This record gives sequence, C-alpha cells and structure tokens, in this order.
Amino acid sequence: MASYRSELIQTLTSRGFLHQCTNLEALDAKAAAGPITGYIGFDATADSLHVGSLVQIMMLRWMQQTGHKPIALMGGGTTKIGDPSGRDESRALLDDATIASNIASIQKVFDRFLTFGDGGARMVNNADWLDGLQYIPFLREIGKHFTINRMLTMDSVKLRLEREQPLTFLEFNYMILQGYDFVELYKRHGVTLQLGGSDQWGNIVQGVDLGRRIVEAELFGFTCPLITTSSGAKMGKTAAGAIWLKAERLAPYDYYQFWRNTEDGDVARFLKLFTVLPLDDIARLEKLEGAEINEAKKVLALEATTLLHGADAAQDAAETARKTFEQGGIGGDLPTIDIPAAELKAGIATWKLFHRAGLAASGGEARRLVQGGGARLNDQKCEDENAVVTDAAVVDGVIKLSAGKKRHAIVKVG
RNA sequence: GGAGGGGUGGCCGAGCGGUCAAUGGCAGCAGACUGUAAAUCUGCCGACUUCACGUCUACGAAGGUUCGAAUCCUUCCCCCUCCA
Repeated sequence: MASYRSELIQTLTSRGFLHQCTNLEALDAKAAAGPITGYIGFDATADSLHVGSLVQIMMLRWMQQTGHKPIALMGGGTTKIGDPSGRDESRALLDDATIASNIASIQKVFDRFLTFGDGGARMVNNADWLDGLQYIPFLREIGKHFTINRMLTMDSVKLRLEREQPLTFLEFNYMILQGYDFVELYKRHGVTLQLGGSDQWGNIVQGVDLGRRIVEAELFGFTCPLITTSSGAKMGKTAAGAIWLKAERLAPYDYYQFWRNTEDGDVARFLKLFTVLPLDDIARLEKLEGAEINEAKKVLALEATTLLHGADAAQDAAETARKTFEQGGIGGDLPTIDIPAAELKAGIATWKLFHRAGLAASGGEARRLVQGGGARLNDQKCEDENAVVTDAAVVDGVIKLSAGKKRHAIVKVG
C-alpha cells in the first residue's frame, strides 16, 4: 500500500475506506498542509440512521480524529426531493415537521461519534439555503453550468432510463442541488471535501465541477466502497429487521449480536471500517482461523457496540451473549416480558407464551414454530404447542424461552 | 388526442370460470450439519381460532353476470410503449 503524507488519507486508505477520489495526491498534500473541512450528506427520511450509514459516519469520525473538521449535512431540503440513485421508484415525500424531528433524532447518533461545538464538528441543514431558493435566479446562476447531455450520462439517471423506469423532473434536479450544496458549504464554511458512498460519485463530481466554474476553487470528492457481506448480501438485515443506530429502535444487545454474527470473510474488513482498533491489533486478529475467528468476532462486536452505545452497554451485551450462548444460561439483556403470577398459575398454552414473548409475530406463527421443532422452554424442546405452561416451569423466578438458537426471551413472574 | 400492453401475496413473476390462500424464484423463519460463520439439504412462510379438506380477508377500485370469478362484462383510477 502506498504511503501518504497526511494522517487523514493514510488512515482512510489503509483502513479500506477509499473507493474513488477526484485527486488523491492533491487532497493528500492539502490535508498534510493544514486542517480541511469535509462533509457528508445524510437523508432525513427516518428518525434514525442504520448501519448502512455507519461507514460514512466513521469517515467523519476519522476526519476529526486526524485533526480536520467534519460537517454532517442533513438533507432537510433534499429529502423533500429524494435521491434517485440506486432505486427504481420514487420515494414518498415527507413534510417539514417530520423531517425536522428526524433531524433532531439523528443528531443524537452523531453525538456518539463526533465532538460538536467550537471548532469541532458541526451539523448543518441544507434546507437553510434550499428552501429560500428562487427558481429563475437559480436557473440563471447554477442551472447554466449543467448540461443535460452530461446529466444523462450519470449512472443514477442512465440506469433509470435503461430500465424504463420513470424518473421525474423533481428527482432529476437532485444532483444539481447536491452540487449546489457543495458550493454553498464552501462559501459558508470553507468546505473543500465531500465524502460519500460510491453511489454518490456522480453527484459529488457535479459539485466539484460546479465549484471550479463558479467559485474557482478546487474541491475534492472521496467515496468509499459500497459495503456488502462477502456472500454478496446488502449489509444491515437481520432477524430483527434493519440495524438501527438508535437504542430505542434496536437494543444494544441486538446490535452486539449483529456484529457477533458477521460472516467469516468480513471480519477483518469490518474491524478496519467499523472499529477504531489499531491496524496492528487487527492484523493479529486477522490471522485467526476456523473456530478461533469467533474471538475476532467478539472483539468486533464489543468495539463496534462500545462506539455506538458506550462501554457499559457493550459490556452488558457481551456478558449477556456469553451467558446465553457459552453457558446456555440467561443474560440480563435478553428481552423480557412480565406475566402475573396468578395468570401463570392458571396456566398458559405454550404457543400463546411464545407469541406474547415476541418470539412469534402471530399465534399461528408461534404454533408453527413449535411444530417445526424450533421452540424451547428452559432449553427443553417443546413438542406440543397446546401444552399448558404453569408456574411449575418457573426456575429462579423466570422462564427462558428460545426460538431457534439465537433468539431468546425471558418471562418474569410478577 | 389515437393505438396497444399492464396493475396478483415483502419483492419478482405464473395463473386466465370451479380442486386457488393462488405454480415458481428471491427474501424471511425453523431443523440438520457447524464455530452464535458461510455453503448445502429439509420443513414453514395471509390472519384467526376448537389446527381441521374450518372461518375471515386477499389478486388496482366499485358494480354486474354466474350455483361458483384472480380469471367473463361494465365503469373508474393508476402505470408503460408507440403514434400525433
């Protein structure tokens, strides 16, 4: 691997963040010469980001760690349009109030990774300049720098057209606005670098070009690879659904388990991207083989969870996982439901119990779970979904329910 | 405005008067094998209940024909392609 003068570029490249860069040598020189300001745009379509955004967040984090200024740009304005990149269908448009509350909520996730405040990271909202835009002046000042010819060659547009999927004029404008964002951030905050996922390349380059034309500045673009698992699946799906970065949406224990269950082939790559462990340590973990890879996965899970939820929550999650999986016991972080003692004394059908514990979405699903042999009560396989469970099953005040090997729940009698 | 094609379960995509809750693929869940991995094989995969060839809801929407419709007819909504 080539060596770079700036700590920033050295770090990003050696940890696997580089996919494409508009001018890596010049950017490296500039970053070595002094602090630069870079940004990444984020959607405000949900009240939390998920792991799909984590690579980007980590890039901002490394910027700050290596002495530069990161800006998280919330797409309060562009969210009203919807990026056509990578999708065949237009997105639902959100109203202002929803977008505002989403942004407030997402801010809390960034607080985990970045230090905001004087001279530190900042969060800005492009609605600040997009909302007040005047159509005709905008067309005259910005629109004249974009050619339709060029825009039609952009992958995001080309793919849509090739697949004969409609692309509205509204969405067609997205790349112009994103380019405009870059220039506006340059003017307002001296931003000279935009980072993003590889799918943002086209949009980023438009901004770099626009900057050269209207403010005569050399702006830089830097993209990271699209993160997929080594078996080719998009990252971020699991039993519980999307992997959210917000504890209210996904418990720290489940977040830990997500990383704990990483595929073998991804462990080293993920350690570099999603933890802040020194590369030397990662190199050691990388050498593990066979079942020993599990040790590396535990490190990955612990480190990643610590970054997001803090050391205490991560330790608790790790401890729960250890008790549950390595000792077949019960960990404190497992999902828990309360059942009144009197109700349990009267008896509850097995399938109902699994349904109530949240291990099955419906009564029928709970029955099928038992019939399929996937249900266990206190680690004993349940044979009959109609069998009645009473307080006789209570051990140390609780009943442990399991659906498959990985999903467990605790019934507390109270 | 004219001509043609189409809207089916989370997605893709068959079905074109009954035996259709609807073939198949993907995704998901579970079992076996393992290392809380991958791959592979097997089962499940609308909801509800007294788990059964039972009830309900479903094939863009609303009506109609029929003993019976996702399948036929009418009207409406939406999408795509070509022509003007």
